[in-house]
Amino acid sequence: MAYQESLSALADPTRRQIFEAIADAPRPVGELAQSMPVSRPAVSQHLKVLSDAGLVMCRVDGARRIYAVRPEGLAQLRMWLDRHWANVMDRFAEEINGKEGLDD
Amino acid sequence: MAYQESLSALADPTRRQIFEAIADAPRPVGELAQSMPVSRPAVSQHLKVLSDAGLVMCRVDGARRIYAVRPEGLAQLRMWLDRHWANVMDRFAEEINGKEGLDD
DNA sequence: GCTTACGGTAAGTCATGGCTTACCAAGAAT
DNA sequence: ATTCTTGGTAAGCCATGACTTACCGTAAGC
Repeated sequence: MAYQESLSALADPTRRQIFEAIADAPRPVGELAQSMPVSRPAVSQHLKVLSDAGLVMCRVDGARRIYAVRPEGLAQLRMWLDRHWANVMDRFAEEINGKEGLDD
Repeated sequence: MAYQESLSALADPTRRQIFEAIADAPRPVGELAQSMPVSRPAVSQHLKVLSDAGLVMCRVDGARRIYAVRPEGLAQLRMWLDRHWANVMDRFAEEINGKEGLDD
């Protein structure tokens, strides 16, 4: 739900791989596990973490669960990034402009 | 250097706190450590991780080292995010539009 | 009904990494 | 030159978490 959990969730390489596969196209768990170097339960556990972070959601299709990226989750991350991006660019501009003290 | 290291680096709460403080304004190590619930060596170690990820850089000022965010590092992350953002929005649009197969 | 595919959960193992204290190098100050 | 500040590094401890196998529901197929 918060960008913090999203960052933690995306920190793990396997989980990032899963996320990117899902972002490319929604997929069922089994298909994900096949294209991954870890077991299916591991994939399930990763999906739970991604889900708790609000980054993915799943649609039930019979016995299958099709996982897809949740746009709002990504949006949270984007907002966080853009917020700091703005800050950093301000500092950067100050450096270039000689950074005269306008604190007085 | 890659977005992957950036994500791993920003996953840790303390490290994220350090990063955000630096994004707000460049700071020396000591000042960061004071405003943080961990020891100064811990801060140094976190700064090394952030630095290796290309997210921060430091300017030497006498005995001080002033750390600042490296815009290019943030840019890498932004590009990664935007790339997947585009994908996800495409999928989302397909869902809404009824997802007729235009694969033919 | 029974069996097979699909997938989430439990329990246990083991590596990663975040933290601490102790130590050391380099610059500033007197 | 000695002392104090600043901060990076080393060694060691311990919690977190990623992975495995085993198990259990549930839906589909025969």
